[in-house]
Amino acid sequence: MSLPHAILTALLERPSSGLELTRRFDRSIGYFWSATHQQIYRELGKLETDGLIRALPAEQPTRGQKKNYEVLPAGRAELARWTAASQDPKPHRDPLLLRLRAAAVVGTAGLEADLRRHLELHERQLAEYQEIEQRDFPPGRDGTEDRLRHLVLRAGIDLETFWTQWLRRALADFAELPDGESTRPA
Amino acid sequence: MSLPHAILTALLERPSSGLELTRRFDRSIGYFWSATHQQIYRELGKLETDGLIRALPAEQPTRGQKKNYEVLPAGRAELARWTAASQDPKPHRDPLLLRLRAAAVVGTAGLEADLRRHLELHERQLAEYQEIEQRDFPPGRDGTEDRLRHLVLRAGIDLETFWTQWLRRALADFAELPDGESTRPA
DNA sequence: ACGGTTTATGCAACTAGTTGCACAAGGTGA
DNA sequence: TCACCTTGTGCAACTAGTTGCATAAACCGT
Repeated sequence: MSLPHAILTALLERPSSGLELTRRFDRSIGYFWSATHQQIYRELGKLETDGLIRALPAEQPTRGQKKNYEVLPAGRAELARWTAASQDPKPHRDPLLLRLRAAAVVGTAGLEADLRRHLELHERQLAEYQEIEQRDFPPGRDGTEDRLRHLVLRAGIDLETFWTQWLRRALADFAELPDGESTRPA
Repeated sequence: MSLPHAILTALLERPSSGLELTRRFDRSIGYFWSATHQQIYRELGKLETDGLIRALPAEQPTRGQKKNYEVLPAGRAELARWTAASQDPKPHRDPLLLRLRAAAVVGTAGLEADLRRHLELHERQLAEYQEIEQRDFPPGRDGTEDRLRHLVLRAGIDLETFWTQWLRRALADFAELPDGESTRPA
């Protein structure tokens, strides 16, 4: 149940409208907590009725009904509570690893191309993170907030590094396999 | 939509009853695709009505109604199709990274203890994987199935290695932070 | 001034996964 | 032998997230 807290965090960083939030979830926040605009609008509604956020009065009252939300004290308190509360790590679910395991019994046909595609996607993501690191975290700055945000970015970088390396190893292994068809033909 | 395929894979490796499957999902398969017994029973029912698996006739007809399932040709075909089909990687969702980002605005109070706990959990998991590697994948063996399964295990090992290292770095960073309370008091 | 695109907000239905409980059979100890 | 525990199976309700559509205003070219 993290979506409301992701939204509270985003709104504390900067009050935003639903659409702005959606955009921010496509970038920075979405790197470790993705959400669609429908989820966001629904959750904004809930958070508002729960009294954790409120819509800022618009400057132009009627023109395009964009609403900017800000976090209320109760919302900040709830976020602090949630952040400090102990949480168990959820078990992973990775379809790609599952497919590899399935390939061990039904054959590897077709899988290699997709591994290659995933490798490309992860390489692109890694490059993007590294750009952000160079742009936003030049050596020297070390406020507490920067430190924490940099730490989160490092997790992203290291994870993508893991995936690119693992996928390269997998592809190298595939190349040595006796044959791309089926290990146990039906 | 991977649960049915996880079950098909497991049943191809060895025909099992619902409870046996549940146990296997707690160990090897569950390392990258977890499922509860309720999910498994429900899915077994679906797979049977869809004609992808069937219950093996029991030796003792009435005694305790345990049912062993095996995969039918249609099931194997479906699994092969799914394994070969291209799939986009799903966006991650990681509450721990989210909490770190939240901590950048509401303060790090309470988080450190949970980071330590997570570190311990990941260390334990890593040790477990390494044991399995030593036990099941001694140097030398290299059938196709072994190679693929070893690859999957390596992913688990490398991921846990990443987490332990990252968490250690995070804790080291926390130790240097000006103060554990709040970076921006409300 | 009209038709098409973009921006912004939102509902409803669906899918996947989780939680909580129910029930029956068989074994175990007092 | 009866209360209790464990094993095995399963339903129902709930929560979280996704997909597909609906609506309306603003902007933009012709």
